[in-house]
Parts: sequence; C-alpha cells; structure tokens
Amino acid sequence: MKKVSIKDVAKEAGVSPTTVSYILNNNKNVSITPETRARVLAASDKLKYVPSQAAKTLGSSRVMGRTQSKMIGVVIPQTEDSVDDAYIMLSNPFYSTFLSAVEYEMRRANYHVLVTGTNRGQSYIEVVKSRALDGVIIIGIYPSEDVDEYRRFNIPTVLVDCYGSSGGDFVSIRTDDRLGGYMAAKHLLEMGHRRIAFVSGEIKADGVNYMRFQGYRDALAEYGLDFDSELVFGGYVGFSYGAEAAAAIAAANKSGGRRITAAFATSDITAIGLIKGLSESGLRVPEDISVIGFDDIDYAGMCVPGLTTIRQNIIEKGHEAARLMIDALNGKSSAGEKIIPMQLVERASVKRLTENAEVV
Amino acid sequence: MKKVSIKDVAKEAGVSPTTVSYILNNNKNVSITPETRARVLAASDKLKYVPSQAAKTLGSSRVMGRTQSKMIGVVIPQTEDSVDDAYIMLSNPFYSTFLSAVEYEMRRANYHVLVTGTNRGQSYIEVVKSRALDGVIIIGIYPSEDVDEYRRFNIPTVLVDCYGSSGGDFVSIRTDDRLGGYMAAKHLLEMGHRRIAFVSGEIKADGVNYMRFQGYRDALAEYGLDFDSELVFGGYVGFSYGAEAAAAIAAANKSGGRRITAAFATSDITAIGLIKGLSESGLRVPEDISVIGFDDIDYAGMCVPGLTTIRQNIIEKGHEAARLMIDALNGKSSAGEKIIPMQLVERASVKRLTENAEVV
DNA sequence: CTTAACTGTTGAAACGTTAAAATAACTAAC
DNA sequence: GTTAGTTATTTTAACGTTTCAACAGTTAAG
Repeated sequence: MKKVSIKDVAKEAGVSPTTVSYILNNNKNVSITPETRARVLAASDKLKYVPSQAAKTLGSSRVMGRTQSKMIGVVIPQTEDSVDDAYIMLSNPFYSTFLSAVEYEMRRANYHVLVTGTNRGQSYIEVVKSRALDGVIIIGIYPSEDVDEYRRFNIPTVLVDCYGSSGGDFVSIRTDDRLGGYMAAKHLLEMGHRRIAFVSGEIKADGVNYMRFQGYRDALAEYGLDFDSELVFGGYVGFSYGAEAAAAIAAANKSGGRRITAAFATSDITAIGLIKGLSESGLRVPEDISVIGFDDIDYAGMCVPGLTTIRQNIIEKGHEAARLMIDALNGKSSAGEKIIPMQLVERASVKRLTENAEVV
Repeated sequence: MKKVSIKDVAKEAGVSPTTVSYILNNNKNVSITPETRARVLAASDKLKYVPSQAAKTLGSSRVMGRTQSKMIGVVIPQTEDSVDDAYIMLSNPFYSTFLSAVEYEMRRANYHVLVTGTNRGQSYIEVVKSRALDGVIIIGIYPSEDVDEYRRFNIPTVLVDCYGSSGGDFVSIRTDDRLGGYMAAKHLLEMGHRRIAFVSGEIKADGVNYMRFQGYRDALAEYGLDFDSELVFGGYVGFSYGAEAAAAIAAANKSGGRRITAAFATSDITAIGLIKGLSESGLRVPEDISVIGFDDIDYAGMCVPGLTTIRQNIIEKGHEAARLMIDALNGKSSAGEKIIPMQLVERASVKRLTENAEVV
C-alpha cells in the first residue's frame, strides 16, 4: 500500500540509499562490487521499486543545467475544427504520424512525451519551466518570443518545418520546400499543363507554404510562363480543406478565359478537400482537372483516385527529429539544418494533357 | 539566470514561503489579508515566478492520495505501420481527433497530457507510478494485468471503447456498439441489400468490433437471414485497411454464387481501404457494391464518394472523456458507463438496390 | 475577565532523490 | 612505516515545494 522508496530498497539490501541510486543509474564515476550490485538489484526487484521521477527531477536540479526530467514536450499548432467549434491539434494526419514516430523513438530512449497544442504565437515557455522539460520539439511555428528564454536556459530545441530561425542556433528539420514546390509544379508542366492553380492554407514568410509557393513560381519561370495571381487560391487562415478553392476554380473555368487544368495543393489534406469540392462542382479528377498534393500522408494512397504527391517520409522525419533531440540531450549538439529528401509519387490524380486538349 | 524559487518570491514580498504557497494555490483553509495577497502576487509577477512541478509533486506526496502531478496519461494502442516497419500509435484518425479533444479540454483545466503508445497487453503501470500521474485514459484495451494495481493505488481511470471492465469499478466511455452495428447493417438491409460482407480488424471479445459484429447479426436475424460465415472478412491481426478484404470480396463475386452487394466495415479507415481495394479490383462504389463505415472521421466526408457511416461525435467523446477524468480527479467519482450517441450519416457510398438488381 | 474560537502568519519537518565530500579499508610506493 | 593512491561505501546537505502544528493577536461567549 505504502509507496516503496529508495530507502526501503537500501534497507532490504543492507546498503545506503546513495549506493542504490548509483547502482540503479549505472553511475560510471563510482565502483561497486558485483555482489553489492546483485544484492541491490534483487532487493529492488523484490520490492517492485519504481523511482519517483519528481524526486529525481528535483534532486538533480541542484547543479544548473543538469536537471533531468526525462520528458520532452512536443508543441503542435492548434486549428479550429471545421465542424465543431473546438480546437484540434492533430487535424492534419501529417502531425499525427509525425507525433507517433517521435513518441516511439523517444520512448525507446527512455523519454516520455508531453503533447500540447498551441495557438499561433502563444508562449509555452511556462510548461517548459514548470515541468523542467529536457527539450522541446516545435512544429510549424517559429517561437520568436520564446527564443531568448530558450537560449538563456539552453533547452535543446528542435524546430520542424520552420524558416524563422535566423542563424544556426537551433536544430532544425524540414524538407527543401522550395524544391518540393518546384518539383510539383514541374511535374504538372511536364504533363502538359499550363494554367496551374496554387492552393494553400495560410502563406506566411516563415512557413513552408511560402517556400513551396516560391518553388511553384520557379517552375513557371523555367517554362517561360508569367505568374498569374488569379491562380492563387487560399492564402488566408481557415481555408484548410480546399473545398472553397474548388468552387472558385470551377467558377473561374465557367466564366470563360483559359481553363485551369491542374492544381497544386501544398498539403495532401488540402488536395483531398480540393478533389472533394471539385467532384461536387461536377469536375472529375483527373479527367477534367489534375491535382497534385504534398506530404504523402497514408490517406493519399488510399483515396480514389490515388493522389499524386510529393512524398516526404513522415515517419522517418519523426524518427530523425527524435534522434536529433536525443543527440542534443546528450550534449552532441548538432545545431543546424537537417533536410529530409522528397520524391514524386505518381498515382492517378494527374492526367497527361495532349496539345489540343490543353487549348480547349 | 538562476531559477526563481518560492523563497525568492517570499523574500521579495516580505513574507514566509508558506504564505506564498497558500496564496498562489488559493488554499481555502487559510485566510490571507488582501494586502498581503496583492503584495505576494506582485512579487511573483515581478520575478516571473514559475513553480516547479517536480517539487510540487514531491511535496504534496506526503499525504497519501493527495499527490498532484497535474498530469494525466493517455494510452493509445500501437500498430505496426503498413509501409515502414515502424510502430505508430495514431494510425487511425479516430485516435488523433480523440487525443486532440482530450488534450484541449485537459489543458483548459490546467492539466498536461503525457501520451504513450502501447502494444496490446503491455503494462504501463510504471509510467503511472514513476510520473505520479493523476489519472489515465486508456483507449481500446482492457488493461487486465494492471487493474489490481489501479484499484490499489486508486488512480482515476477512464476506459474508452472497452468491454472488459467487469462491474462498475472504472469510468467507462463508449458507444452502444451493438446498436451501432445493428444500425449499419439495418441500413444496408433497408436499402435492399441481402448479401452483406462484414469487414473488420481483429475481433476480440472485449473489443468494439465484436459488439458491432453482434449488432450486424441482430439485424440479419431481424430480416430472417441466416448468418453466413463466408461473409466475414478480416477478423485477424494486421488486417487493417480493407484492401485485402476487397480482393477477397471481388474473388467471391467472380466465383459465382449470390453476389455480395454491400459491405459493412467496422471503422471508416477500414471502409476507405476497402473502397480503394474494390476500385482496384474494378468494382465501383456504390454502383457495383455499397460500403458503410463506422466513426465518421473527418475523412469520411472528404473522400470520393462520400462515405455513408455511423457517426459518433469523436470530439465530443474526447471532451466527455476529459470531463469524466476531471470529475474523478475532483473526487466526484462518476464510476459507470457513459454512452455516446450515434447517428446514421448518409452520403454517397450506399446505393439503393431494386428487386431485380439484387437477384443478378 | 476568563475561556474559547477565529484570523493571519510562520517555522520546522517531510517528500524521494542526487551531488559532493568524507570515510574506511586496502594496496602500492618510496 | 609513513605517505599516497585506489576502491567501495556512507554521511550530509541540498533541491523547491507542501503540510502540519504552533503562535500571537483579535473577537465573541459565558
């Protein structure tokens, strides 16, 4: 009934609590007789001793910078749910898969993961301080206000899909989004498309969408095409699922002028919403309009038609983020940027356009 | 640079640490002069004091049963990813949405959430003990081995989608899955279908799939139809995404005999995999075969064709789970079962069968 | 005018652990 | 045979908070 503490183990094994601590933590700076070690281990097993992490954290906090809570935080942007008026952090499966991968890898390294949603710009430095988190992984937001504090407290921080980080102070992990945007647009261009819509959520200078947008323009320029701002759909908050963009595209195509034959959506979830909306407007994918996405979430391969997309290995990205975190935690500070490769995955949502079809 | 502790605040305000503690925790058992309170609050603000949760947890652990870590655990079953050989806990968007909702509501009540994946049957009592978690929300698994310990330590536990709990010891939250299965099958029957496949992941006696299966049989019986075990697809581990079932169904239909005209998949994610597989086998949904799902994940409304499904309000379920947890945490133990209502959402994946079409 | 209860505050002990210094028991060196 | 150096272990003090008993000062009751 009563909680088993290190003292109980010590008494059972006939040694001091310190010795138990040394043995259980495999402290390399002390030497222990094999017999003592065995005796303590046996006692610990017998009593089913589980150390109190709170006490460990507190106890180890004496030496500044050596506090060990064995827990990291993962901060995920929170969006308002389209249906209910609730805030949801894992609306994009990209985040779910990423978080799963991080959690798995961290747990293998004996760390626990505290997840927290956040509104853009909201500070969560208090969580970090009050919980004495060993590190933080932040997705999609550059925590500008907290940066100084992070520096001051020297908390290992891994930034995912962020462009705000000036200089190489933090560990950063992302794809080459400009290249990715270029790859997507280029693929559509190669397939004969010329009027290509750009469909995106919020476009912010420190976000991935902005970079993918640049890449899209790069490809256009390479083909000698002028950029047409009327082809940009979205770009403001809350425009997440592409359905609205679909209606706008359908309307644009009906109103005459050169037809939009393809769309590049900056995330698969948007692409899927787009396809849905197009289908409701009576447009078929890929027969009437081609769609390419970004990310390759599980769902991209499962939907009908299969979504052609720029794949990034999300699980690998999560594992890598965790590994970078673990390295940083162990003092092997690999500050700088880690770039995850991408590749084009061709499925069924993009159709090759023949010359005459294009002119229609 | 140095950490601000309660002592610093006390010194700044000219009171004892105890007083600061009382004020900052709004302790109702003591009376404090408004002036003192104001002075302490000001000092705390000025120094940007953030209490150490580790110290709080440890300090409050003196009285058994009053330990406050202000953190709960959410345990999510982990499955092997279909593509990579990694373990993923949030493969089903149902979990993601649920977790998001729980996290949001818990955070509003000043609790943090530690997520952890788990293999079936794996114990996580150590996490609970070492972190002194205030409570645990467990999804989809009945933690039989840990039950005694939970009882002994009297840790508030909310079981989600579990049928293993004998008696009303724990708080439990789920849908009426038997009714849900009945609703799904009945809808297909009402639409004229008679050969209805049952497609599911693992069917275990303490899981929701088993209950949905019972409901499916109830509906069949109501229509005077014999149960045909050849219509059950899946039922074993790893058969998650319905694609394999699709191939089996297509094969069965080709080999003669009465044609399978509809399928009930026990989760939307399975239904979607099924639709994909069917489409690859050259079968169209709903023209050639109708499909009904379960859950109404975001994706059900976004895919093409829109998935007809048995909707449960997942966000509401998450909020409710969090609220039950908070009640339990506050001693208002509402042990027993909370049932979340369902409703049929008709979209485009089920087709009405005319008499002669059925006989084909 | 004594006793009892209340009000606002404090000091000391405790929570379970780790860090650093101390100790004791050997061994080796000169 | 003193000194110095290992090795295995212990003692003491901290970490930042809460709890509990105590206290002095005021008010109320009899």
